[in-house]
Amino acid sequence: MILSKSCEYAIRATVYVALKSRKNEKTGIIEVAEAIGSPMHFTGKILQTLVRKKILSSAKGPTGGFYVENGQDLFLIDIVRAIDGNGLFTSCVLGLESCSETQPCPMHEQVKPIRDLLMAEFSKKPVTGLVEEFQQHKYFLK
Amino acid sequence: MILSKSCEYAIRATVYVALKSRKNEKTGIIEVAEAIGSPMHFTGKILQTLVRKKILSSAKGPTGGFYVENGQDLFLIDIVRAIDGNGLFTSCVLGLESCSETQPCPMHEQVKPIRDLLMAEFSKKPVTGLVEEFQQHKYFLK
DNA sequence: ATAATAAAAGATAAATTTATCTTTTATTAT
DNA sequence: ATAATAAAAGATAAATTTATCTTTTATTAT
Repeated sequence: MILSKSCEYAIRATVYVALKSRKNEKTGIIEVAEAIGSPMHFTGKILQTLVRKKILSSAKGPTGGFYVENGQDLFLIDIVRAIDGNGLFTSCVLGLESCSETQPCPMHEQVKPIRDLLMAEFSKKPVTGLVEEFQQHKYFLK
Repeated sequence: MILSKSCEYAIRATVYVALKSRKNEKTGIIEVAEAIGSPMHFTGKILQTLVRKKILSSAKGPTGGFYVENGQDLFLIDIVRAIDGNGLFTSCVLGLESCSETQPCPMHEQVKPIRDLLMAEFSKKPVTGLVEEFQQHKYFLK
């Protein structure tokens, strides 16, 4: 596990909502959960966090649902940060509080560039890219 | 978090036990836990797993304790595998069951080499290296 | 104004990981 | 044989993550 299960759901949910938003459609929790194979209530919680963190937007009421704002420039890293925070990229792989750049643990030098690589890959993956590949049936969301 | 907390403890415990083994000394749970700053009973559990997985050896009784067998060629990856398994290197970063080499998710191609890099770094780090750096006070274990 | 809809929020529960406690088993020294 | 020691094993508890349920709030359509 690199990412938490919540984060995995969040990514897939965002892709699905973004795809629907291209057709100017808002998506409800039930449909999102069904689409990504996750528990409905829990998905609702995650979607709420994404709204709070400005990744997604939402509307209440009979014409409500979740959507991506037009012109929103989202990258995979934004979702990862919104749900899991920065721990993946910053905490010591040996679990040492004292580990830092100035006082590195024995694996710091080897692991840091790998983490930076991972962050770089997440940072350059636009959500629109994930949406397009999904639309072309290159992968599923469950 | 790349590794679980249990795994972080396991690595540090192994380093400490290995250092003591160089002086032909066995180490008890209480001392290990104190040295690595972890809860004693939980540390005992982790050490037991390490024994079961043949990373460490143990002896009961008044002269008992944990130790590393002479000639044991340990690498960081051995500990990681013993405690956390292979999930870190194999499961899909988007959490998709259907993701595989033949049916890759959109991040598969970017993430797989990074994971392989990580596995490679863990695979080439001997525990003896970690022990030596610890002995030279290059880092602490808590 | 009311009813229906859907998100938001709060509460509760289950599963999992981490942590703590107690008893049993094995070994050594006397 | 007995006492002491330390790991091993099993049980229990607490913390955290994942999952489920209920109520409240906000919005639209009638």
